[in-house]
Amino acid sequence: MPELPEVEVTCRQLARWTAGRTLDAVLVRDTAVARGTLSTKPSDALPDGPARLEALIGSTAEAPTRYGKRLGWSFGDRGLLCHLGMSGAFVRRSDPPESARLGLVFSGEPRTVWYVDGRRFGCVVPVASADIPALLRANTGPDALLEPLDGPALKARMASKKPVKVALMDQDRIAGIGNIHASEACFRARVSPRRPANTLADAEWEALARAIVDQLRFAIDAEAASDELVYVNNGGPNPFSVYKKTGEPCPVCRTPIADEDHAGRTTYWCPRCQPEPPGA
DNA sequence: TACATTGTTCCGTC
DNA sequence: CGACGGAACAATGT
Repeated sequence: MPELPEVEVTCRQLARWTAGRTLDAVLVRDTAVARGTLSTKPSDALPDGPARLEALIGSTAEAPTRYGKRLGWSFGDRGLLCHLGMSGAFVRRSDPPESARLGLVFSGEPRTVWYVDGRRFGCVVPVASADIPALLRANTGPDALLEPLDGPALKARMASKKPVKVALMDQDRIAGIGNIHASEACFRARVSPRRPANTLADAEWEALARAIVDQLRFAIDAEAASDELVYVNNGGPNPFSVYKKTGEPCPVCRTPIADEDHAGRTTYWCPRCQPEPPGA
């Protein structure tokens, strides 16, 4: 699923593919791709969405920017906010791929970048370019990589009785971490994802602060290596330590990985490397 | 068929 | 009132 690393790699690819090129045409294949806000609901489609997208034609693409899981992309004085939802991606193709929602046709070759999104939770939001920096940051915590927190700051941000893994996914507390990297960061820090956040020791917050940055950088490096972004569920090998590894041996101690539902999401962890504190 | 997936929203409880 | 858990919801491939 697209979390911070996947959005970061998407930004870099779009910059490499399109920065400095002129937008010649816009192919709206799903009229609900443009929404009034970063909404998961196609029913929030802008009635004049296609016209708002066509207004970008003739302008030059800039390199996109990212904050948390959000992407901002300027074309002159207008631009787009974008959230990839759970299945959104940008690909370069001459012909429209399956689930293509939007095609951006540039001058020169290759001409077309497609936004594809099978689930349609993702969208683009037409905005003024000048508003993009503020909109990217609206109603979210600090970006997990651009504004990394040290142990005490993370502890303060995460003050909650919620399981620490659930709090890590709360975009209001820290922006960019989703289900996959929350489990993986807890594993790296050797902290049980089940622990109420307000029971972690200061040393554990330090470890978790480092683990978050390490995990996100690891994922970016791994995914930036491939020319086209491939998510974990798309048939390739699973590159993670615990995510979707239920019953498989822990890469450190060979104990079978456990899973459990937390706030409607599946959490994965190693019961031996990430033990519960005595008496918990 | 039922489920998994992200992020928002709402509702009941304490 | 605020924190929190749970559930619903958007859509669709498996």
